[in-house]
Amino acid sequence: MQEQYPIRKLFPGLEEGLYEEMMKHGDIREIPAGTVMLRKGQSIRSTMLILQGIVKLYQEDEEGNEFFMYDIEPGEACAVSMVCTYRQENSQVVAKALTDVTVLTIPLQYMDEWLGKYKSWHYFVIRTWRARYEELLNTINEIAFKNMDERLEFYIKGQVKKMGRQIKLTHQEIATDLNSSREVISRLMKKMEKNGWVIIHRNSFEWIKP
Amino acid sequence: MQEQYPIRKLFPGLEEGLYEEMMKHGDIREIPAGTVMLRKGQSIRSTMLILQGIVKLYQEDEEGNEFFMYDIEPGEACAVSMVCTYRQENSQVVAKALTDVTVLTIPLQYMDEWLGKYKSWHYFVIRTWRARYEELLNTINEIAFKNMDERLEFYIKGQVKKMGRQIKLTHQEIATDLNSSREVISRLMKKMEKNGWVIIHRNSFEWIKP
DNA sequence: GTCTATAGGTGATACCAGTCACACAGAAAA
DNA sequence: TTTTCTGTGTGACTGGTATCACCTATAGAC
Repeated sequence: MQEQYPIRKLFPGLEEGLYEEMMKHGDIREIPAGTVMLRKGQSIRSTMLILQGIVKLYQEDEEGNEFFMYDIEPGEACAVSMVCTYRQENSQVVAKALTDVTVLTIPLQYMDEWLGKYKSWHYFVIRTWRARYEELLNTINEIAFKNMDERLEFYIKGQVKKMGRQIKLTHQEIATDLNSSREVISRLMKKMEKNGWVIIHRNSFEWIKP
Repeated sequence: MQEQYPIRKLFPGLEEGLYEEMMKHGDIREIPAGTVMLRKGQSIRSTMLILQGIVKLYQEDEEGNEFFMYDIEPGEACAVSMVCTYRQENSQVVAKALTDVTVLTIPLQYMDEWLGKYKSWHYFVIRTWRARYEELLNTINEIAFKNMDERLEFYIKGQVKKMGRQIKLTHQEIATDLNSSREVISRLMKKMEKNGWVIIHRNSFEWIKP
């Protein structure tokens, strides 16, 4: 691996030997925006660390409805791809490249070998699982206890945090992520605009509310 | 620790030295039914492995509404209690002893030490996180895509799997777990009874449908 | 500038689920 | 037995959100 990505900054706190192994054995892959990186039920033979771009994880049901779970960003890893025991998956998780994405792919054998050699790797793996678990916990909180308007606000705030206040999403895209319908999102957005929380443009909007 | 619990059978596949350390350093605790074992926001200083009984995990929102996540059974561990990095928790998770429970408590220092010494311990920890992650995934699937009748059926089937076909739960308790209301559950149960899926008694019911 | 495709707006309606009110039933206590 | 308590059954109503129908606005192509 060429030293072109700042993996020490992206994944801080790992052991020096581990960085070297990552660079030696890791495989850099460029993935164009829109690619489905992980299909539901697919068995995984490697671990992916994100170097660049954003990967979106969502669930899909039998009828093709989607439900947004969370995004993975540079410096994070795909928990779902960190398999340690083989199991026939029936989890309906799909990972899709939201932008052009660069990943560092770690073959399963090293993933395993490093567990014995590098304590920091171990912590990294657990930290990843834990972080994802907590994201799901939050998600459950939202859909179990909150109404659509609160969920929409939560969703937009999440986007703002990652993409800035200028969000390029259509109402239809948001509706898909929240497993709602365009009309509902349109109405709620309009209401938010009336409250001065947001300015709506075509294809995008700007979040004002702090 | 006295050799009175079959930890080798409950937690199979671990290293012999690890079993010995678990018995040496682990602390057995008996917890009466109904005890709240883990309150939301509580910081955790030990890991709990379940030896006996059932622990229920649920979320709680600001207004005191509950939402059932999953049960932990003998041979499993409480993922939430497996902290490795200290972080101020705001996860609203509550763990409650559903029956009288016996746990093996592992002080955090060993939890950490064993990671370096025993590969099987490492796998156990990751397996635990992964399993819980998947339970949450299923839960999201249910609430995101399904109606109350389907969710109720899913819930009951989960109970049947753990407790057998004779379920001792009131409609109110089910409603609380699903964050619904008693009347709704009563109506749906009645419909299921008409379909011959279930026989309703007072305080309990019997699940017929396979 | 006009056309066309796509995004967004809005009323009408339907439906599921939550809430209120109250009746009833069975078990336990008096 | 009678009372009381708790669990269940059910009609009426309400509110949130999904769906349908159709309209308007805007960007980009022609």
